Amino acid sequence: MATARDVARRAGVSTSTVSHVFNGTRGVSKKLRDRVLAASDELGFEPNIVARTLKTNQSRTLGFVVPDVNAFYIDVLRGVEDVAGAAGYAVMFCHTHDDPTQEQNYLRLLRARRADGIILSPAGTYHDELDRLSRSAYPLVLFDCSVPGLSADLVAVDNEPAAHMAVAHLIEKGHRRIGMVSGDYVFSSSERRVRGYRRALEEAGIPFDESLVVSGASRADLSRRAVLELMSRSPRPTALFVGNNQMTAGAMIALQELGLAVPDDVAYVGFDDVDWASFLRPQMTMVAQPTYEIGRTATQMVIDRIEGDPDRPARRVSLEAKLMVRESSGGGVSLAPASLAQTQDRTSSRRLPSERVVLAEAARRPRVRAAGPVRARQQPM
Amino acid sequence: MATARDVARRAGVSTSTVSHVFNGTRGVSKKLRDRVLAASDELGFEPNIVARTLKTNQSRTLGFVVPDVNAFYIDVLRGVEDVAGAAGYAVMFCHTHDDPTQEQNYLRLLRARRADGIILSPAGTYHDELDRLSRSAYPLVLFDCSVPGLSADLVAVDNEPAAHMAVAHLIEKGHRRIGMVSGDYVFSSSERRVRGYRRALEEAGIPFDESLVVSGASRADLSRRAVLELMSRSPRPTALFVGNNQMTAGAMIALQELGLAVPDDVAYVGFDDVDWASFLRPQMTMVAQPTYEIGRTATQMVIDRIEGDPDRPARRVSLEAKLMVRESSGGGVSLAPASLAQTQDRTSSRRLPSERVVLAEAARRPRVRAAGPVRARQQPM
DNA sequence: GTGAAAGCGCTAACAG
DNA sequence: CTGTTAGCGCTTTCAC
Repeated sequence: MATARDVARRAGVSTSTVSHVFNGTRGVSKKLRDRVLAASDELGFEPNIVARTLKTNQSRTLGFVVPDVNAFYIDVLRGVEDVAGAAGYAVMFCHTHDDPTQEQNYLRLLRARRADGIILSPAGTYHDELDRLSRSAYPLVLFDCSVPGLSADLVAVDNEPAAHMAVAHLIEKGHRRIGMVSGDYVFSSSERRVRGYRRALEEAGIPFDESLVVSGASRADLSRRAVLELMSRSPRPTALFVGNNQMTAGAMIALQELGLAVPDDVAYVGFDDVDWASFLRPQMTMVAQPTYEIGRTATQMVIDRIEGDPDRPARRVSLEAKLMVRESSGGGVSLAPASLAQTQDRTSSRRLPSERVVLAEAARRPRVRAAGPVRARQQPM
Repeated sequence: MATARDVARRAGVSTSTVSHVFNGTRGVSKKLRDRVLAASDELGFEPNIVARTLKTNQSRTLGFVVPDVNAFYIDVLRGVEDVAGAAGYAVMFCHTHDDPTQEQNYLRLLRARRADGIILSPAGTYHDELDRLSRSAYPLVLFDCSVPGLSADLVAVDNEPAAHMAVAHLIEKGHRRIGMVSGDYVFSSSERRVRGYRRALEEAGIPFDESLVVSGASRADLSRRAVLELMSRSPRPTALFVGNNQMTAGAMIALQELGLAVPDDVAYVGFDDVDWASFLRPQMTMVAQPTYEIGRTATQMVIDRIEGDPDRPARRVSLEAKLMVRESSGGGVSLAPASLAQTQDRTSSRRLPSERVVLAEAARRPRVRAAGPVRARQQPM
């Protein structure tokens, strides 16, 4: 492939002129600029980013690392790409398949390739590579949930109030025996959601019954078992709050196996909208996260860190979730058939059919609060 | 970050010894090797891949570019990562959101960053960047479908027989009026599928009725409209063959709107298994592609090209699809509740509930046939 | 407004 | 078995 030197020779100029033409880093006479452009065209020249990175020590690349691929992360990715693209960064997408070892590999790979910053939805716990990143003040922004022991920027939905809102909704519908399927406690988000569940019960004067919460069920197959278990309690719960979208899949199957109708036999509220939610009947009441906004915010934060002070104390941005009330909680307005515009929808959260937003809109100006490392450690989201 | 020189100084050796220790490219005495390793540990040294890439002109990185993210591509990605990882390549995942311009951007980005090769599911038509890639004999392997005018390695399901198999199945079930929703003709795969549909009809002596095929509907919302249209024909089709997984979503909604029951009012066969297929009732009869195998094969091919002769004529590998007969075509065995193992399933194609495989197993040894550029152009898959 | 030249951190002859 | 050294292709001082 042609190099800047080839172009320079052909245009009869120095390599530095070629460089300046392509980067606009200093004035170049129109005559020379035209000659350079012509020569570069003829040669099919494309500046070698690898060499540039070596020289400038910045790759204009961001790593985006997620444990899994589903609608939630894809929507977040959209926000990431939009902000990154506008700021001249390319995005390297890495998918760890829920494997912390893979996560380490990808983080190392990104660091070795001199990605300028990393946006990460952690697969679980703290590990060496995270330690190294944090120690070297590598621009790193977490989203979705925090990692205990790690002080880093974070953008996430405030899970406690989100869960509270969901459970309060069920209580309002008259339910008093509400089962909860929770994700694995390695995720700080799971714990926060259980906490919101508890608070909603307490506020309604309903005693907390430990046997109605099954945790450690982040995967679909485990959540199926969790629901089978919950539904064997007597008296049987009349409502179910299920902690994430993967788990909704398993939960639905369990209910079908048991022959329980939603919402007549059990009311249902899930977490995270999923693309197939619209095809389920009844339509699902769900806590929806402002996915696109999460992506935008996280990217802005990582760029701030790259281009600003890398030693600034960690920030935490919390965004609000919305409760999309539909049929499965017995509270929805049953409307026209599901909307189909999802795949095109580039606005904040995915558009949803027959929805009635219960809580406030997702904050447009996310509340930002500073938090020192210690505080961050004590208040997982 | 520490460099090889820092390590060398600290260990009292030359940089070349450091390099050889890390690459195993020549013998190093145990004494020196230990000193190097110790020094590198103390300094937290990580070889700078950017510099290495500049020097060696190979990045050990592969680009994986897809138009969309869904279960199909994620499964393919698994195969890609496994083979690439085993061969020491990292994978850079790029998602073009169905936008050919984005595709160009990503291809350029990959080339500028010196990815060693690219695995691409094209978003549509030929464009400049593809031209440049092909002209410079850049290692490129297409999968899923070909691009007219572009001669490149290709691995794809043989779409014509796959569609034929699906439609023949419906005919066998007694249907004679079968509607088809086809993807956009910019995809060679769409055209091949329609061809298979026609052949199945012809073989059964059923006249081809143009009004029963609606094309250009690769997106969910368009396929909904397509189904509404098809179902307004009189007499109404008694069966439907729908050309890809995105379209199944829209089709299901249309049928629900019309209040038509599957398979009693309309029999249904879709293309591509999707993760939410198991939650639909009735369970869907689908043409399933050997996704994992497609990923493995494509990656092997691109690595062959990188490490072998870049000017070898283009090869085309075709893999066989399977027909998973379930309830929606009225032909299934209704079995136990849907399997939940999908997300863990790392074997060839995703495990499927209540399935009866109709055609032969996906070929274990993919048939490879050489094809010169001209022939490749004339025989899109 | 332009060019010469010194590296960025690594690898790989080449020389010992 | 080990060290010296010349680049890979670019950016960026420095000098004109």
